[in-house]
Amino acid sequence: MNAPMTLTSRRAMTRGEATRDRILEIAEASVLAKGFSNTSIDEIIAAAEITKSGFFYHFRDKTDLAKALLERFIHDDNAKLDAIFARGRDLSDDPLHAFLIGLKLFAEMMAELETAHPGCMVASVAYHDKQFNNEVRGLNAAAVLGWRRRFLSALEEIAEVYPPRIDVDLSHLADMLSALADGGIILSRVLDEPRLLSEQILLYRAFVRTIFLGAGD
Amino acid sequence: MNAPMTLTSRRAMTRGEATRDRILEIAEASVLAKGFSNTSIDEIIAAAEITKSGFFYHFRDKTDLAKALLERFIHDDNAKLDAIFARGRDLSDDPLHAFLIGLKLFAEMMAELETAHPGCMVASVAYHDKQFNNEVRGLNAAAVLGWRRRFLSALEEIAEVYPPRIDVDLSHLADMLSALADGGIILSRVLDEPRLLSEQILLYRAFVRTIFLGAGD
DNA sequence: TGGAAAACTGTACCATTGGTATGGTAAACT
DNA sequence: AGTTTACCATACCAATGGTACAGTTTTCCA
Repeated sequence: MNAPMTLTSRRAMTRGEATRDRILEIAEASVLAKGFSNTSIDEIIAAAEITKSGFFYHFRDKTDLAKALLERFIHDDNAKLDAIFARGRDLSDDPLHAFLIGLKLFAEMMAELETAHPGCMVASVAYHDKQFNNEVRGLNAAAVLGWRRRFLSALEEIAEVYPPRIDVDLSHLADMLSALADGGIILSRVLDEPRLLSEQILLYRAFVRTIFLGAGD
Repeated sequence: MNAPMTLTSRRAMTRGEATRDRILEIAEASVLAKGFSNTSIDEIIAAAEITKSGFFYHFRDKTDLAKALLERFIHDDNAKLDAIFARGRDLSDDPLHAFLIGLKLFAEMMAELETAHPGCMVASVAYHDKQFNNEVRGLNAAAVLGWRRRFLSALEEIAEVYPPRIDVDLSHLADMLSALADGGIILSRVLDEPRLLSEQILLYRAFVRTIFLGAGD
């Protein structure tokens, strides 16, 4: 596949890469604050101190920018989730408790972001839908399927050790976390209650706990 | 307050009301299919067979249209939820079982809409955010608070009869259904899995059941 | 039945936005 | 030194949201 390209890569950024990165940074902030269609190219190029020609040198069109933003977001998101659940496994050898710790860390992370936490880019794109080409929608779907796979494998590992006390489909249970995260962000925004999201994650945690440990303990 | 205005109101529609309604119907279909910013006024007036002046006679601007769409959606949504949970109470005197029946009917309704079910208008608006004025955002928040109140009162009624087996905050549990509905719609859309939403509702149902009945039964 | 209010039409115009075209130039690599 | 990379400058275009304003038809009501 591709050569590994980490954030700590030795090679310095070329001028072009630096500019492209600056555009993405500016665009991301604006998209998360105001939404994609409310972020104009003129605004971006003014902030990045380049011309329109410069912008279109880096991106074919606005959809291409959306694609790049989404790729960036998914990459960062995966890195964060990796770190969180790896930390969980660090702190406990038991798959259930490792997952429960991961969920708690996840909830804490969401709480820390407080107001104006980055609305989930995936949801933002999902609601524009037809505006974006299949490539972008495919990326989006791949990201969601990645979450499903990630959470499902954790849940399956748990189920081997702790036979579920109630009959639930584990892949639905995996999707539930994604759904709660996206839905929780929406409710947080609409109600201006930043803590709502982490409360929902913790409620999910209680559900998982009950499924594998029962209501008693 | 206002005089009661039901769908079965005797008074015939005036010409103006009929036109306004036609505009809203056309706009709603387009917004649910393509998103708000992707629905042009030109497109709407062509379908409604009126002129631009005609459109702006009924709506101050596009945001005013969004507000009207949201009001309409919230009204219809409340009517549907009322019907579903009333039916649940019809079929069982027990508050828990009435709620569980309501949830099942809710899931069935969501499943019937199959592909291209109406994406939640509230979420659609939430992701445009800054684009809309405070009035619209207030409406949005009121709708969500309405759901919370509705589900919370049902849950409290249940908790009086069935002491919860696990310690959960009931208002968080009420919000969970809203979050799952919105999040489920997003996942359904992104993955093109129309059944996902109703599966999530049923999973929520299993959670509620476990909280009040325990894992045993 | 006539006059006022409601519900439009028609035309013209404007700013913003996404996007294209084209030709030129400075910086970086080789 | 020459090529490629990374832009700038200018001009232009169509779609879209919106305004202005004068005129016309429909409807209602006294």
